[in-house]
Amino acid sequence: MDTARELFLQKGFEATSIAEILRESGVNSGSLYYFFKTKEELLLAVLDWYVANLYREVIDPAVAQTKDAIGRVFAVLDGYREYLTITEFRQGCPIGNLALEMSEKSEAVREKVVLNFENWRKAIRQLLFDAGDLLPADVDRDALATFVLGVMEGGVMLSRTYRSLAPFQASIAMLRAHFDRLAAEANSTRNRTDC
Amino acid sequence: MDTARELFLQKGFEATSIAEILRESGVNSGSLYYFFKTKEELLLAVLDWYVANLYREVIDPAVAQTKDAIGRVFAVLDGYREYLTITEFRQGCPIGNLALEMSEKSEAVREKVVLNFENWRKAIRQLLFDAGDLLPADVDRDALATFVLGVMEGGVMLSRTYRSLAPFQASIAMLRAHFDRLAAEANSTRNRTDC
DNA sequence: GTCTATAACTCGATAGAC
DNA sequence: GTCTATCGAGTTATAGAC
Repeated sequence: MDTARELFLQKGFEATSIAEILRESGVNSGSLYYFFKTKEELLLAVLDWYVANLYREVIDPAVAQTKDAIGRVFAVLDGYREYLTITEFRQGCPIGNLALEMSEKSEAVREKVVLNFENWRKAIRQLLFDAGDLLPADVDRDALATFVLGVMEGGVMLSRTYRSLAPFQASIAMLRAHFDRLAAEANSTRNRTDC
Repeated sequence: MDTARELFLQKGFEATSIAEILRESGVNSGSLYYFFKTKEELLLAVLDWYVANLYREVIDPAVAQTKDAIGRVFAVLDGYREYLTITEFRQGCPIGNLALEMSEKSEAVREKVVLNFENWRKAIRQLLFDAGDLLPADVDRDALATFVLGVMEGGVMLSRTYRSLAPFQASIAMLRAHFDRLAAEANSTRNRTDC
């Protein structure tokens, strides 16, 4: 399953053949099909793994970097920047690929992809709630978390296509500019109540 | 080629078989291969079509809707909202799908996808320049255009996966909030120089 | 639980008549 | 330029011995 996860990530689901998974992992056909009845079941197991490991792999390392809640959101995004860089833009978000490839083909896969996105989005939303009055009170944290996820996925898509960090960097810089303005607004409101 | 374009859009490149294109279009194998030496060449022709038809299909209708430059940007995005809705979230941006699916598999396709993104991005960038002092002078129009593209692609990806307009709407609403703040800042700067 | 061999099928692409 | 027939390779999945 680890081999399958890596190959699905590198090449997508359809483009990865069972034969290749068997060859890379040194497993034989009969053994794989003893545990996973179909190739799709193997993918579902991989998607479960991503849900189970989001915090360990993505959120916790970012949270450990800084005590600032907003800073933690950008630390998460910085993790993706780093990942794009070390893979030379060959790999991005493991879920985003599968989202567009598989949503129309398998309802079970689509639902597990939604589960992954919701998992990620809720983690970011929690950080945004943790930010408290560093953000204006009337800002919709839920929608903002969706926005952050969308900006990340869009930026990763563009940088993978361009084979350049520039689009991702530009997107994150604009997102940062937005958060700076939100923070400034929250700050001026706080000062006003201080008077 | 029209049939191929629709099928590639609906199901992706790999998932669309030549046999299906032939069946749907009523064309015979020999005829297709007389014009396109490979399936990939057929895709490249489709991608050329998208470059050639961006303005006619996407930009011009949005420009016709309003004289406000920023409004035109959001009219373009609204076109994608409408498209998501009428296809019941089954189809999004034709290029975004192919970007993630094909970037690793064919350098020629990747380059044509980049061409499509650049085409789109430049159109948006022009609108942002047209906005003149409705945006703060120090805002990087180029990066902002990339941001708009990324937000659109990310929002489309999420809405297709969730089978709901909500993520796209939330993303566009947050983007709108950002533009509103930029416009407010530009406005206060203009007023200051008026004094 | 794991092995090898292969069934059953679909794929992109081609040959050669017309 | 278009037709039909088909090649050869690759696909997922299974059968049946161990």
